[in-house]
Amino acid sequence: MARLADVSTATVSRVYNEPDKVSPSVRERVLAAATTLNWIPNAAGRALASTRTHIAGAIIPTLDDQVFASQVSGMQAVLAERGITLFLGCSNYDPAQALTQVRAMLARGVEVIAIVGEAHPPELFDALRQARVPYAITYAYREDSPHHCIGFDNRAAFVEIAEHLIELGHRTFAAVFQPSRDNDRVQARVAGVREALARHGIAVRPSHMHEGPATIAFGRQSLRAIWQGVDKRPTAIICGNDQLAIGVLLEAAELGIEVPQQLSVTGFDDVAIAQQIHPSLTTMYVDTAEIGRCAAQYLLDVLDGKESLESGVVQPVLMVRESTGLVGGLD
Amino acid sequence: MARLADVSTATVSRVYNEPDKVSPSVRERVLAAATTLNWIPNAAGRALASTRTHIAGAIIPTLDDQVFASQVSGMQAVLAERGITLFLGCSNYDPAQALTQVRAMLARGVEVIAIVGEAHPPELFDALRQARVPYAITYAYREDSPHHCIGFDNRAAFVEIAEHLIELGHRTFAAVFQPSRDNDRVQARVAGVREALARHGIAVRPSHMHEGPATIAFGRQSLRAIWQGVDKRPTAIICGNDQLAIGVLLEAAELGIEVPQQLSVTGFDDVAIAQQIHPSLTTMYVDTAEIGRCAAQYLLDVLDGKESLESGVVQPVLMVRESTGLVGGLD
DNA sequence: TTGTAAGCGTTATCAG
DNA sequence: CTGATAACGCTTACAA
Repeated sequence: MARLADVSTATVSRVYNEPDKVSPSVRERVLAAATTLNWIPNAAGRALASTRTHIAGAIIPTLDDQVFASQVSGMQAVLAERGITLFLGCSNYDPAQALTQVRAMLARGVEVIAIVGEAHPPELFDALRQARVPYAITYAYREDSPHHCIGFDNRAAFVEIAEHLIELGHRTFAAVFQPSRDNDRVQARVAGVREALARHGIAVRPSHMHEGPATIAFGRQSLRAIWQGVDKRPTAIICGNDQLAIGVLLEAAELGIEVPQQLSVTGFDDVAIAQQIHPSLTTMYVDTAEIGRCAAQYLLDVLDGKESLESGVVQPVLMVRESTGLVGGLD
Repeated sequence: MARLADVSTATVSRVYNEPDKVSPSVRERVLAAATTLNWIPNAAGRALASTRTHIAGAIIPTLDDQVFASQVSGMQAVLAERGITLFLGCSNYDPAQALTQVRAMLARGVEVIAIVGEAHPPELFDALRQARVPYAITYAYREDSPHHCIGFDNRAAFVEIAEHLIELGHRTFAAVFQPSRDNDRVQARVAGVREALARHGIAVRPSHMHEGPATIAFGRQSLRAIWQGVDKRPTAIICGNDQLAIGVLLEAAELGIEVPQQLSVTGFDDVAIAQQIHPSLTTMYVDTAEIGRCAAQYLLDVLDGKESLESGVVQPVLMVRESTGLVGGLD
């Protein structure tokens, strides 16, 4: 290749890395030769010689949840502009898999990495530290977290939801959540609900606390169980995400429960259908793509040596819609 | 590292690549040293010396559509088992971006690549051929495609949908589709509808043919336009995906149109809510994760030299539900 | 502005 | 079974 353009390999390298330091004529000659041979610089050689790989990594629980998919999407867009490619790893909510994926990425020389949540084995963070790979925790945010977080305070968000319902006069609550095991975000959400209710002397009865798969079906099944239970029926149900809430809403329609007159329902995420369904769902909107973009930007800044230590809070916003109302249906 | 274990670098290499050819004692010594130093073999050096990167690439239009996210998810799962990491690129439905992403991946030394659809610039396939990188086209399938496809025949799928409606007696149709530009799958779907209807001497009136963003909102807006138009109202609406169909369903409820008595509606993809919504949506289920798994498996087979030339058809299945019925509402 | 030459961290080929 | 040693394709001083 260098031969065809009749230059040294060093010059070829310069054409791609410091084009200004090469005379235009030579530059064109090299570029022309590259086109002719359909030649592309080899990234492995490049990485080895320069100790820069231009690779970033993202570890998410699963792509099957829209919120993580769009976070990756946002990251990818920002990184691609800077010529950085993205390695994707899914942990399937399993800390061991997350660790494996991180190790694989480290071996591959990722320069920076974004990881959803902070509920990971210490070895994971040790490995990151040892490899001196900057990282960001996404989708979670705590003031006192030892890591750089980009996301929001899950606890505070659910405090806000609970308070919204309390203001509407609700005093008997049920809660339907996705699995909390190994999931600091869900744990924080449940804690937020508990905390807000406790301030008013309220607790969720065990029979009104449901935890299971984050599906419409589980939402339906939970409402049915709650409604048919022996305990006093709740006037409000707080769901861990929109899928569950939509399940509750659909089952309520089937059981002839009037929403919000007899029952208020809240979700989380503000998926597309939340505002379209009838009754429309009160939920919290989170700009997950923005979380991805912020994470990417922060990591790029770190690479550039810019210490943009501004914490990355992407504030969720409560979307009050038809599924919540004054207790007793007064409106 | 080799020094700590008091062996040559060659031996270290063997421990990781051909453990059987190393005596157990030495092997353990090396592994112990690696743990102590928290050492991981460097992938760049490895790639350079072995001309194998253990990297695969996936190019999809967007992660914001669940079907592609789950395809990637399926691929990732299969590849991870084999120690192959996945580079992800999104084209945003833009052929130029797809080309850029492919080039970036080639430079990174991906060994195989999966690309959604075949509507790509010839340079893209040229580059792949020149680099001798095996690839698979996903989410599309044509008997006479020059590429190895893994997916399904979009045209045939929509012929099936149209025929289902024709059998129910429908003769006046509307169609609501996502943008067809640069999208061979959508073009094939529309062609399928046209073809099936034409066999019965039926065509979709221009005012009944809507193309726009694949959103619930566009579905709603389309139905409204169709219903308020001057042309004879259709008795059935074929939608390009479930989002659009759900929009149509919700708007029908709002306009007081009875489904399926006055209007039959079909979708495509069978998203979670399709069977839960009321009336439940007649649509086609596609196992997109399976498409991803098949694509990954095929690419692995090619790498292994296995010429598993079996074409990868993942058959969509028609889910007949409440949103379609006999024309005129006889049931 | 351009060329020379020494690595970067592995694997592969030979010897031993 | 293990060790030397030469690549692999690039970057980066340093020299010209």
